[in-house]
Formats: sequence, C-alpha cells, structure tokens
Amino acid sequence: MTTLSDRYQQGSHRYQQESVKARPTMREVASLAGVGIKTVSRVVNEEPGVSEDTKARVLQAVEQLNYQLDLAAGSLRRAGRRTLSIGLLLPSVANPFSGEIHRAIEDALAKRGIAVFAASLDDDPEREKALVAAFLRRRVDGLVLTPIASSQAHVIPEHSRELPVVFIDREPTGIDADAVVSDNAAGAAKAAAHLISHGHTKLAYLGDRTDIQTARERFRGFMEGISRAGIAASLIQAREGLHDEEAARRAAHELLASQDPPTAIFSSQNLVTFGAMRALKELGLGKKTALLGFDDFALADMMEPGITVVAQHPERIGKMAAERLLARIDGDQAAAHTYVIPSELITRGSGELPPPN
Amino acid sequence: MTTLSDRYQQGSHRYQQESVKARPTMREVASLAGVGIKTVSRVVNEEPGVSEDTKARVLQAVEQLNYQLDLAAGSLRRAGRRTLSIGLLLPSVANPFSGEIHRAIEDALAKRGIAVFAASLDDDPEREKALVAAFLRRRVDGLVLTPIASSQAHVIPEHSRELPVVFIDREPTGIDADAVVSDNAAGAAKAAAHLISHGHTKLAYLGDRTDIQTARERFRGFMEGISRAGIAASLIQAREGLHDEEAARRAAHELLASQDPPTAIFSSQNLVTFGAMRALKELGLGKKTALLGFDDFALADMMEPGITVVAQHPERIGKMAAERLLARIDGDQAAAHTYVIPSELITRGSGELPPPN
DNA sequence: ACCGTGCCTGACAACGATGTCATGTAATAT
DNA sequence: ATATTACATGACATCGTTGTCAGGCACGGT
Repeated sequence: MTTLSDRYQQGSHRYQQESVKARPTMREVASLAGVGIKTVSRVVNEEPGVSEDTKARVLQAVEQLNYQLDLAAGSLRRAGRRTLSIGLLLPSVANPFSGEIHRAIEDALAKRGIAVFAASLDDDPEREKALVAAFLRRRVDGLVLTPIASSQAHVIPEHSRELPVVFIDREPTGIDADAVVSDNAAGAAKAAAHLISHGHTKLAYLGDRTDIQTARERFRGFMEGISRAGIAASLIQAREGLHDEEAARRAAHELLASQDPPTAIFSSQNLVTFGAMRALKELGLGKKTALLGFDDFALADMMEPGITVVAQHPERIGKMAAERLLARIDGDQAAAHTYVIPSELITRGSGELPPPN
Repeated sequence: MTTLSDRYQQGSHRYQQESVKARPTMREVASLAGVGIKTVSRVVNEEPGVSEDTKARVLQAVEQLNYQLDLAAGSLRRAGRRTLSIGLLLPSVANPFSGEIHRAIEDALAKRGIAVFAASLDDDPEREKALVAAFLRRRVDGLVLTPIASSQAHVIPEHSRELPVVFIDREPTGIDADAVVSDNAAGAAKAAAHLISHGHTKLAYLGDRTDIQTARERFRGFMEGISRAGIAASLIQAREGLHDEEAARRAAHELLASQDPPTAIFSSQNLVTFGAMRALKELGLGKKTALLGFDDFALADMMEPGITVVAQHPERIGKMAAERLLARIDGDQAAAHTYVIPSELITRGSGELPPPN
C-alpha cells in the first residue's frame, strides 16, 4: 500500500538514565507553582483570565524548570486541531528559484509561529503523491505545492478537500484551489516582441518538457507574440522537451550550426538559457546572436554581453502564496482564484543585439 | 518572555458541516473491519503478529475509508516519543549553498520517513535561539544547525542535551556535539599556494565578518599558506568584515585603484567573490589581475576568464550530517567528533593569470 | 484427556496538552 | 442583608495513537 515507506525502523536507542532530568511536563510546572494544570496552559498560551499574581508564579516555575510547551500534544485537542505547521512542495529545495519562494513563505508564516516542512518533487508525480500523503499524516494546517501530476484530483484525498492548499508556479488540474503563478504567456510574448523590435525575424524557441504547464504557456505566449507582430510562424524554429542544460546546449548548437541559423534565441527556462549560452560560446556567437531567457539568474549582468531576461518575482510569488494560505486557514471561503504575478523584462545587452544586416 | 512570538492567533475558521466526512480515525477503521483498534495499529505500522486474513480485512477498510495515520498523535505514546521530523537551521533557505546541503539531508532522511522543518537564521544569534526553541516545542527527533551565536551553550537547553544535534559548516562552541565542516584553513592555504605558484607575491585577502568562524579559519589558513611559501606577511593586503557584495566591491575597488595594487586576489566567500569580479570588471582588470574564490558557484566557468575556485562539497556535507544525525538518533553514544570534508581546487583561468612582468 | 507453548487478538491505560464546565470568591446592584 | 454578576480557577474528559498485558485458541507432546 505504501509506495514510499513512511515508517521508522525501530532503533536501538537507549534512554540515558543519568542525572539529566527529563523534559518537564505541564503537570510538573503546575505542581511547582501550586496551581492547576489548566492555569499553566492559560499562562503559556497567553490566554486571558489569569490574575497577574498567579501568572507571575507560573512564569517563575516555567523559567525554573525550563519548561517547553509540547505543540504536538496540544494540537491533538486544540480547536481545529491546528499543528502550526505547513507543508511546502517544491521542484527542489536546491533550486535557487524555489529557494527564494521558500524564503518568502517562511518569512510570512514565521510571524504567526507556523513552521515549514519542505520537500523536493523532482518533477515526479509519484513523489508528489507520496509526499502529500506524508504531510497529511503529519496533519499540516495547509499545503503550498508546485503541481506536477497531470491531475491533482487524486493527490489530495477526498476527505482532505477542506485542507487549505495553494498551488504555485503552475495551475492545478482537476481540483479547485488558489494558485499563484507568473504571467508566463504574457512574459514570453513580451520577449518575442522585444526581439522583433530589434529587427529579428528568424527566431528560435528553446523550451522545456511539454508536460510542464508553464512550458506550454510560454510557448503559446511566444507564438502569439510572433503572430501579433505579423511574422510567419514558419520562420520560427522551435525545439521543445529540453529538460537539462546539456540537451539545451545540443539543440542550440544544432540550430546555430545549420544552413540558415536563427538570429535570435528565446530560451524558456534557466537551464535552457545556460545551455544556449554554452552553445553560443562554443561557436563564438555570444556577441552576434541575440539571446533572451525566461527566468533571471545570478550573475546574468556579469556575462559578456549581459543576458537579457524576462524575470519572474519568486519573492512576490511566495509572499502571495503565504497570504492566501493564511487567509484560507483563517476560514476564507471565497471561490478559488488564480493570482498572476507580472514578469519583468530586464535588458542587459544580449537581447538587444541586432541581426546581421 | 518570548522574543519571537510562537503562538497562533485564534482564527475564525468555521468547520464545514457539509457532506464531507471528517478524516477517519483508527477506531472507525477498526469497527469497519470488525477488529480491535490495536490490530489496526499493528497493520498500518507493519508490526508482525497479524494473520494474513485479518491484515487483508484491515487494509481493505483502510482503503475504503482512505484512512491516514496521525503521526503526531502516535508520537505521543511511541517509544522514545519519536516525531519522525527533524529541524534544519540554515543561513538562509534562499542561499544556493544551503539549498544543496538541504537537499542532501532531505534525501538521506526520506528513506527513513523523516520530514524536515527548515528555517533561515540570517546570521542572527537571536533567531538561532528562537528557532531552536520553536523546533524543540515541536519535539523534533534531531537538529542540524549552522551555529552563529558565540556559544551554543544556552541555545540548547540543559534538559535537551540528549537531543541529537549535528552542526554543519561551522563548529559549535561551548557544547560537545558532532560537526561536519569543510577544510576551511587547508582550502585557503591551497589557494594561497596556488596563486604563489603562478608567480604572485603581492596578494590581497578579502574576507567576511570575523565573528563567523569559517571566515576566521580561512584567513588563518591563507596566512599560513603565505608564510609557508616564505612570503612576508607585510606584502599581504587584507580586508575583512565584508558581508555583502557591495562592501566587497568597494574594498576590491580601493585596493586595485591604489598606488601599489595587488596582482592577485583571494576572496573568502561567494558574495565577496562576486564583488571582486565587479570591481575587476569596472577597472578593466578582469584578464589581468588573478582572482581565486572560496566556494564554487553556477556559471563560474562561463565567465571571461573562468573563475578559479576552492569548491566545497555541500552535498557531501549534507549527506554526512544526515548520517551522523541518524546514527545519534539510533543511539550512537560515541564521543562527539568533527568530520572534515575536503575542498577541491578547480582551475578555470582566473586563478592562473600571471602577474604583470 | 491434560498441559504446555505459540500465536493472534483486543481491553485498557497512558502520552501531554486543551475545551468544557462547575465551583468559589469578590465586587456590585438591589 | 441578599441577589446578581464577573472573574479566577481547576477537575475532568478527551484528542488519536501505542505499549502492556491478559485471554483465547489451536496444536503437539505426554
């Protein structure tokens, strides 16, 4: 039944029977302070209705024993069974774009004392399902996730539909929930228009795997930008399904070394942009063929020439996702909505190179 | 008493009283399967001693109700009170170096079904203390943390000394625990030797804040490398306390624009390297003054010239930290030990530029 | 027949906290 | 003086699970 096992092998951990006293419980604090256990609960949770006097006594006992509330135990009984934790599912925690989103979410939730479980999906639908299940078993108060499976309908089980979920980066399918995404199509269209405005007509499109929704959106937007400018789609050379740097490098290399090479390249994603940069460098075309990438990256301005990009705003995506999630946790019952964070064209040189006359 | 509040404002979340049935409990599964609750527990935890027959019946009920075990509730009673979660404290989850460590740890712990709470410290001792406390309240099974406070003695409360903790990147102070670090001093010495072997004698050292242990180690190692090569320390221009790119840029700019500029620069950290690269570019010295940075980074090989670095191995640090943590969780009582992950010099051009003759 | 010996199984208490509710006490209104 | 109200407090059941332990049953050996 379990695809990824979620148990815990019984270890041989022995208790240390030394002088170290065990973590104190609320009961012990209560008896030290000479009050009832419920009063301690009120004090540590800053609930009203405790006299200053008693409160001081309790806090003193807390201090003395170095008492730490057990949130997990409390959540068992707490209204709404809140655990003060949420699950965050990213393509990979090692991915800098994801990292920025993660950070924005952490900051927004820290104010409310909510901790974040993070996990990496690797664009694998199996993992998506298994990790969502793992977080559900931990009774997280909400989920922020980058969907990958073709439908999220079976990812979130029936009885958990009331669980607040916000999708990021990509819109979900088969389920009705908030989403926060970049304006992928509009951004790509903007890129096309920019290259065209610099005189290019022979454009190349390098795209990611087509099972990724954003990749499809960017392709669609790019082609719309092309057609709006009155350029024949037949002039466009498109290569899709490029999921890593090496594949992108090869594809770019082939295109550029062909009879009739494109004069400008649009790459739909970071790794693809890197691959294209490599190919351009290999062929000595870095300062001749225009390049415009989707996604900003560190040191883009330090390249020769600087790389022009359509930048997304991961920190705004993260912040918005956290806000929506909090609103849902607080009971917002409004209809699901997709929030679009506008992208921004940042010119740095590579996208402004003119075509050879 | 609480510096960073860790409570949860009572929301106005209303329960949906619709047809959606609540999350099922073990008791419900038991009664559907016609068995005792403990038997269900045995089955879902894959404990031995249940007949195939009963097991099948239970699994069928689990399936039918879409039952999900509540790990938090279980951990209340479970031996050793394991929560199957750990806390990870990084400089920032948005930092790519931290991201790679994070990923390695996640992968190593996922096999055991352990989830990771991640949080960012921003090199702030206050946050370190508050976040450790927050994780302690969640009864994590262990902690992996990048220490920042001058002593960790008061960060980990007395009664939690048995809690498995592994420090990464920097060694802890005032507490006896495992640590996994890079060979900072040796790596920096290697860098010094490398630059010297290419004929440089007028070297500059650009370093981070001196309250950061690794920064001090790298400085120490660098100066040792210098003196081992028989070069007078007076020939070295050192600037420390550079914590961001802009400060590093300014410092590098000043040094390079002085009367007697260095012919080679060693930068002790990523952001410092970026600042130095900027200064070199501004002054048109990118292909004249040698540069060698501590820490590898994306696109280092795409620069003109490629940037030579002493690369750390974040994925190995993360893996080792996770392994040590698991060992401690499983009861390993061996004396605390610091594991050193060797760094690696990667030559790409910038570090091999000769001094002007 | 009788008694161990395993193997399955479930009743029950307990984990550490919070929600409910009753109680006690002091302050205010009548 | 008595009734009313407000506040402070703690006893108790309870959240969903796991550890303990005792009981029932079938089997084989005597």
